[in-house]
Amino acid sequence: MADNQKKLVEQITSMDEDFAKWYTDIVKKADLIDYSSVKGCMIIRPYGYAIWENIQKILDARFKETGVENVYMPLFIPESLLTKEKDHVEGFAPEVAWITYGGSEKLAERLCVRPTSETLFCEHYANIIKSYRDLPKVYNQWCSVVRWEKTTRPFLRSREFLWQEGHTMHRTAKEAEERTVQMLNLYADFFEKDLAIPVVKGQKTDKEKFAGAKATYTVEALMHDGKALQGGTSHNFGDDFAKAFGIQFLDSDNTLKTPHQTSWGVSTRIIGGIIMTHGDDSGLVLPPAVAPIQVIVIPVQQHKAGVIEAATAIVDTLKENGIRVKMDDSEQSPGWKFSEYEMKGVPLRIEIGPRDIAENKCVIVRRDNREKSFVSVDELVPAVKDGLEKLTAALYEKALKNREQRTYEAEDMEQMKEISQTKSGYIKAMWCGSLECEMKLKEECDVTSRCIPFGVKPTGNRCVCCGREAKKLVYWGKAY
RNA sequence: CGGGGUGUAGCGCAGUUGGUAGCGCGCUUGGUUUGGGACCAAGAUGCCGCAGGUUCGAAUCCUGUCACUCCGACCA
Repeated sequence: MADNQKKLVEQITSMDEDFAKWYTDIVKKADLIDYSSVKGCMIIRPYGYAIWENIQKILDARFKETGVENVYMPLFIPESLLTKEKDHVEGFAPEVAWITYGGSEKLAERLCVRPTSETLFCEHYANIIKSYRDLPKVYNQWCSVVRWEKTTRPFLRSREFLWQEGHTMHRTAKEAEERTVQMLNLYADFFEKDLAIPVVKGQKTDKEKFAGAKATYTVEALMHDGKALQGGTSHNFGDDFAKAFGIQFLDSDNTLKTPHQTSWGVSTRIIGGIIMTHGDDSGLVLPPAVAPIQVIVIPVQQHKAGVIEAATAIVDTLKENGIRVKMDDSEQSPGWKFSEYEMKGVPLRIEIGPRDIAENKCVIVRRDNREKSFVSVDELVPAVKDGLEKLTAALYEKALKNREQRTYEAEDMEQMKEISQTKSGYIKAMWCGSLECEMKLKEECDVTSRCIPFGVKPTGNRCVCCGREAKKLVYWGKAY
């Protein structure tokens, strides 16, 4: 036992000792990724990709319920197109990758590899939107984008990453705003119900908002170590892009009008969020909704008569009931398998051996707390479904508790400095709305504004920084 | 982009004053095992990150370069 414990400890770094190291250990040891020979680009391995596929499946279905249609836009954007909207190009220019040669011939105009596709969608929309009857357009694409980041980390910041980007055009400003909020709420619901990650919904300050957007809404999650992660964003562009790209439609009153635009997206970064929210010192812990394997069945003393048959029967029963289940009847020892699937974050484990078979039972073990329950094979399906639900709820509660314990309040700069230096988490503080104060907080307290939360009551009426009148409450913190 | 660390077998590492590479785990084969990372025996695996240079001789010294990683700066 002592030796086993030792080996377990050697497997990965303790998360409270070195969270960054723990994280990189997990992504490798749980077989999520491998590094490639190009800096900042990662190979997403089958187990990691399967998580993304599940995320896609759930989100895509939810999108389509709201009228979203999927499309595919080109990978390349001509420079002249990228530079049409001033704020946008200024925001992205420093991190775009350029194509300058086609074969051995130098291109007349260089092409950038899309860092995001607003400009491509706009060009296309200009061609297909003529009448109010062509609106709204609610398109989305699943693709990869490239941003030439200097510092990279698996899932959290890579040079190429997978995401979805929705781009919509609306007849009125009101309708665009409604869509922006609708998608924000959709993301929030997905995070909380499916990923078991509590989020703060709110608006980004001007400094933090998307390049070219009028307003950026965000769902913010707090990681185990108290650093914030932006989970998903929904932007209202107003009609600035539409004007820059000359998109106009003839309205029912026979006047030419400019449509209003939104965009919204989540990326493979949320896999990083899942790891850092739910993981522990034994490895990954996956929320059942996106876990590639929800139940791992481990036969014990599998060479003995009837064991494999009993395990196979369990697998078949669960499969018939829509559970993603796998049996591991490899030659490894049971103990090895226990550790392996804990590392991979499989929510439930079922052990079945001669002792259980004699009593028509099996053992169900929960990944999060290792709680064992002995269940009659006849009650297996409800027990597994119940176990998965309870685990999801427990993950959510644990993450929420972490966030609550790590949410602080500051009234003045002294408190702000004290908290930011000694704690890690959200700091609630009032803000006057000036860029100067935002910059000063960054400079002196090393915190940035995460969001102006919706539905959270003000903690005072004076700016934490300058002391002037303040109406906005801001969550401040350090972000990934 | 600045500062630190690391590149040697699939993984983790050792390699002394320069003399042509080793350990543990894993892998293969056979056998015994199996309820928390089993054991015995026999094997296989190396462009010492890459490119130059110094030298009779380089994993080792020098220069450059690439990648990973951490801390900043920048950035969704």
